[in-house]
Amino acid sequence: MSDSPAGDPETTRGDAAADISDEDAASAYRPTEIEPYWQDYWREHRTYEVDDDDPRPPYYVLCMYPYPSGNAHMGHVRNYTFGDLLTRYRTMQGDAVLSPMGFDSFGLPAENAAIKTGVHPRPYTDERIEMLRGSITRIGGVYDWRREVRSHDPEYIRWTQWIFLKFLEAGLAYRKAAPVNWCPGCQTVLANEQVVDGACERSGDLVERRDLEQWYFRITDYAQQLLDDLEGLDWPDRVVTQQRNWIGRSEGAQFTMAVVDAEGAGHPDGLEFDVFTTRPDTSFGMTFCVLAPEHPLVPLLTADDRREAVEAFVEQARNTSEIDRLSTDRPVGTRGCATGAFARNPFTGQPVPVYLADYVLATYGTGAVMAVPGEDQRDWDFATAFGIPIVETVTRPEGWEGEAYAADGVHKNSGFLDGMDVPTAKAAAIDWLVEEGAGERKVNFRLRDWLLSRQRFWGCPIPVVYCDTDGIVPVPLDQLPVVAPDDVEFTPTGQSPLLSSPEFLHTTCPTCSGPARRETDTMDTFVDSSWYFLRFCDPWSDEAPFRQDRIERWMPVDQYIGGAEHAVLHLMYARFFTKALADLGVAPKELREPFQRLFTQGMIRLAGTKMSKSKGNLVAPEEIIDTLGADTLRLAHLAVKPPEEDVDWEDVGLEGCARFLQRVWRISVPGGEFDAALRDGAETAEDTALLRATHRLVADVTEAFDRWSYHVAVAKFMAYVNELQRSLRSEAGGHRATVEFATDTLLQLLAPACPHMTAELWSRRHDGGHVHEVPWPAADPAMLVEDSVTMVVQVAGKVRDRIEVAADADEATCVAAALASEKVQAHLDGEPRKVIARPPKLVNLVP
RNA sequence: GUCGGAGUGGCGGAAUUGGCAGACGCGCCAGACUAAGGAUCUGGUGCCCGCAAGGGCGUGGGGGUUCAAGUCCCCCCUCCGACACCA
Repeated sequence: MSDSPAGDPETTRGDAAADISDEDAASAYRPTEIEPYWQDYWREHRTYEVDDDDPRPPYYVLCMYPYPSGNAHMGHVRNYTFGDLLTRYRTMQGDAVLSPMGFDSFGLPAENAAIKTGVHPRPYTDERIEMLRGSITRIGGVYDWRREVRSHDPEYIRWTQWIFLKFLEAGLAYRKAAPVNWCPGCQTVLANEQVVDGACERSGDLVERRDLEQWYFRITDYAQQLLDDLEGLDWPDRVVTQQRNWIGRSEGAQFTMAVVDAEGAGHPDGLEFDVFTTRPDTSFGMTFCVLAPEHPLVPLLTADDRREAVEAFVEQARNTSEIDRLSTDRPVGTRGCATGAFARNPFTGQPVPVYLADYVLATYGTGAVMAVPGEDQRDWDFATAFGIPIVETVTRPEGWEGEAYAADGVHKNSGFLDGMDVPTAKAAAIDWLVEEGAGERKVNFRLRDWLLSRQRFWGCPIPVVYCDTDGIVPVPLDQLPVVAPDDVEFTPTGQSPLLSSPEFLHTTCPTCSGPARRETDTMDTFVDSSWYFLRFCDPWSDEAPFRQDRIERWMPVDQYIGGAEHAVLHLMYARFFTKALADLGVAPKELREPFQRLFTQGMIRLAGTKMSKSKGNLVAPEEIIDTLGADTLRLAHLAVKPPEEDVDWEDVGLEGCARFLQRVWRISVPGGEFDAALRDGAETAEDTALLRATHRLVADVTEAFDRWSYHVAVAKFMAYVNELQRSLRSEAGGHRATVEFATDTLLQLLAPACPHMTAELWSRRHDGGHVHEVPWPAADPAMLVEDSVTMVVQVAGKVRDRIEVAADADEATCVAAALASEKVQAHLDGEPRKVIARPPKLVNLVP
């Protein structure tokens, strides 16, 4: 290893190394000198590139590809440390590990920068990709860079557009006019998933409602599958629950209500509307019903003497912001309005008044509900405010003092349902509706179709044209990709900047060759990230987005790693894409889920708040890498906390980890402080103990890595090194073969976590060998069994003594040893009344 | 409000099945080396009483099961997260 830079005394020293200047220069640990060497080595030797015909078992590790924001921040470091550890660990275990990296390179930050500076987003983005790639490399992350994917690459755009056209052809992409969420800050529409508490998930601006025609993906076709297939996933409960809530399945009945007058006579125009309910069993208690203010029937059924009030109310609802409409604090009396119309309850045949209320959502169910104040608290409040009668249909338990009663009970005042419990009555009510032809069993989902168009420039163009003759015409596949031009006006106008490029806008219709206009909206960037993990399997494919056999080889992703903030965004969309692509025959039919195991790591906080560029409270990873080195930084991230938990930067113990690595270095570097004292010959008991401890470490670390208890693994390492050091210093220790085995094993186990220093040390110890190419060690089970153990002796459950006994000691021996103890006898007044023995670990004597 | 998750020294946390609570690290204290120490090394460090030996208490609070509870059961408190007019 003559070309290792750490052996070169001419190289400038890092700050951290300055203090060990009294030691031999060649034997000092100088992370800043060895790390770049090994990073170059892994790249040049293609150590972590993996081919599709690799005979080893495939294993796909993936960290969510990052938005290229420039140099890596601590969140990236944490994320990629876990991913990189897994890549190296599984490789040492003999797998062909696919570990690709790419960049989610479309999006608003680059476009906002363009608005500010006038620089086109493309060079801005490319520059930041290079910065981030450099950072990731300096962390020590290793990837198969041949497979790199960038959302804004024309080749990638081509296939994103190709998939969109497939979806369009299959009816999974469609255009419709609907009320949509508009973010005034981002100057674009948003998907439902991107609105949190009435505000834009990105910018925090309150969203406005606009009626616009937009592009949608029919994700609701997959609602049931998206719900059902959550079962088989090895994902955090939190994320699964969030998806389940978001999909929001509810079972019930839908039935038709005829509009009538107060006497029950039908409406001259035969008006009727449907209502959805999860409690059809309570229908006999319906004393009114409620339409959403946006319900199309409102102007038609409103009585003349109520028209003015209704119009005013509808106007008020329109002008109330989403956030206010969702607020539960507003008095119920101001939230509704009588229409003067009536509708017939099919169960009783009686007319009930029709109201409007702003809490009934036009977008859920049928936009109309039946109201049963006796069994629904909201309806109770509304009825009380508007003086509407309340009928109880479920018998309350003894001593019940609440208002609306939502739990199980025996039905009353409910005609043919009387005497039934709630589940029975539900089924009976639905059966009756079906028999009468008045309604049906119905399942509703909260999930809405995915609004994908964005009025922005820096995204994937939607590949369709509008022709006066032929309408919406897809761009032919051989004309893809449709790439955004350079001559655009970025200043936000509320319309896509692409409109400002006449060259882009005006085109000819692929069908009739007449003049046509291009779609100027781009796709949500979540479209790009919904299939990138598939492209990684076959980034070279040029006849399809990917070839099926490559997908079959690598997919699904064995371990996906990223932030939990994508629970209902990326992680839902990617599942939808995978299922849709499989059903369209683009991906293998059997591929139902993209990510088998998901790990969501915690956030990094500083002084209690999230670290972010906008808060200006970043701790730059680069500064730490430039002083203490990447291995120390990685180890500190692993050690600080369980990986899934949020981390306060203050708790990250860099010093302890730096000290630990220095210690490992001194123990294992050839010519280090203990070398001279090593002896050959027979093993002592001390040596055997070290050998046992080493096997124990192999078992413990392997298990900790497998359960992602990295902080525990680091603790085991530290405890072991303390033990090793103690053994080396002791008179009886220092047997050469044992120590060499111990040290080599330590370096192997540490290699996934601290790749640079272990590579350097291994290379020096083994004549240029490579620790990451050595198979992962296995513990000898025989060495894990101790021949003597410390037995705990309790008196009345309190520990009174500890006695060494043989590991195979029987009950009689253990009890005899326990009774022989003076300390035990001092607490024992005569013979014990009861003896519980768990040989050889414990004896409990009860006086 | 509903549903999850959690609560262990000064701090982060460990304890896989009910069986030695506090591994390991940080911090702190003492010592060694030293011209010096914000380097390195060694030892100590849950709380209370005690010179010590030793003893008592101790995993958010209260009750219970058990020879034995951080771990299991019931009630309560606090914190975090998700959902929150979805009919």
